Amino acid sequence: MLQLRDLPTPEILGKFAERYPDADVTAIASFLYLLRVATDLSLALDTCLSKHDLLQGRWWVLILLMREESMTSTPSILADKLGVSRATVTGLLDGLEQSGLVTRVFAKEDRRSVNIQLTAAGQAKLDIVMPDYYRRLRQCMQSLDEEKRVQLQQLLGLINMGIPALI
Amino acid sequence: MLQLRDLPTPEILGKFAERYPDADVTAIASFLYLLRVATDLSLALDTCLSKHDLLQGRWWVLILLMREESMTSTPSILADKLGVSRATVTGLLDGLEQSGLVTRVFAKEDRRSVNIQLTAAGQAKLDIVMPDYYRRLRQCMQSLDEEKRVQLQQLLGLINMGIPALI
DNA sequence: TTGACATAGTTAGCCAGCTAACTATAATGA
DNA sequence: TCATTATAGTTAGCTGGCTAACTATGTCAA
Repeated sequence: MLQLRDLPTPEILGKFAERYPDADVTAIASFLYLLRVATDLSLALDTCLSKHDLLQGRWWVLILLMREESMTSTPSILADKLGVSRATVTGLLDGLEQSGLVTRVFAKEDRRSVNIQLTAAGQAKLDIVMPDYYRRLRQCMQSLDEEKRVQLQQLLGLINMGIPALI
Repeated sequence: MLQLRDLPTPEILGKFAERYPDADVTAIASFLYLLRVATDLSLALDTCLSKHDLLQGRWWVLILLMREESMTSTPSILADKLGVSRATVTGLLDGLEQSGLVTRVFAKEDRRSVNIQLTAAGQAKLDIVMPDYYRRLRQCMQSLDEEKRVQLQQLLGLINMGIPALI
């Protein structure tokens, strides 16, 4: 994400805008602040999860499994939903299986495939982690009322639509 | 950042809220969407920079040097401003020096220290990259007028203040 | 003034992503 | 039907972060 701690001051932005006339200083400031806050949120989430011996990747796997009626999925589907490579999922599952939170069950219908199942221990882990996470997140966001949350989502939607222009 | 592509639907959030009463569904949705959009922005930035053979870390080093009147800084100061370890800065500088974009100049006043200087080639690189970056960013953010940008910054400020509660 | 501590930078080795290449199995169409 | 192609999962090796340990130099107080 955005590691940069030292965001540009208005003076610095002005100096750069002088040399580079295309600079849109309020666009730059908003963009950088968005990345900054999101990065800090993600780091805070890491800290929260680390108290439960979890990292984001593995935690999301558990959540994706819990979303399923059958508590089951496959590595490829998980990779798609997680937005990581299948190779990465193999590693995540190795760790989770070692901790006893999921099991690999070889599929009968397609012998190439493996079903990944959330174990009772995995569910128990989520039953401890999720209330803690939800409680903290509620507190974190409590200064935004419903109206502000809707506003935020709308603004993010506008930015999201602009992303193709950045690529 | 947030790799997860498959954000929870309202139904899924509802299901989880049933099992975990602490869940605040609009808080969760706003939080995840913020991370999602920021991650996509960061990836788009990577793509933009990669067209100029740059990665975020090295690019920020060049910018931090250009911010200085003297076009010069030190590895420790860069590490602080970048928000990475000094060890990481060593690696970034190795790459930049190899490409001829910065030079290491051993300091006379403190023989432990090294001055990192932006070279003419480094400045020339920025003079190509920055206009492209600024042009794209302006386009990306063009659907937000000044009022919306101020609104966004205020909302982000509120969330930012809540982050300690998440840790 | 010199011994203890602090600071600057680098090196070594770890970790979680990645891509590319591989094995095994399934699906397809000539 | 069987050669080709596609798919599922894993492995190997790369990358850019990290921490911890190291060298060299500077600072400070007894």
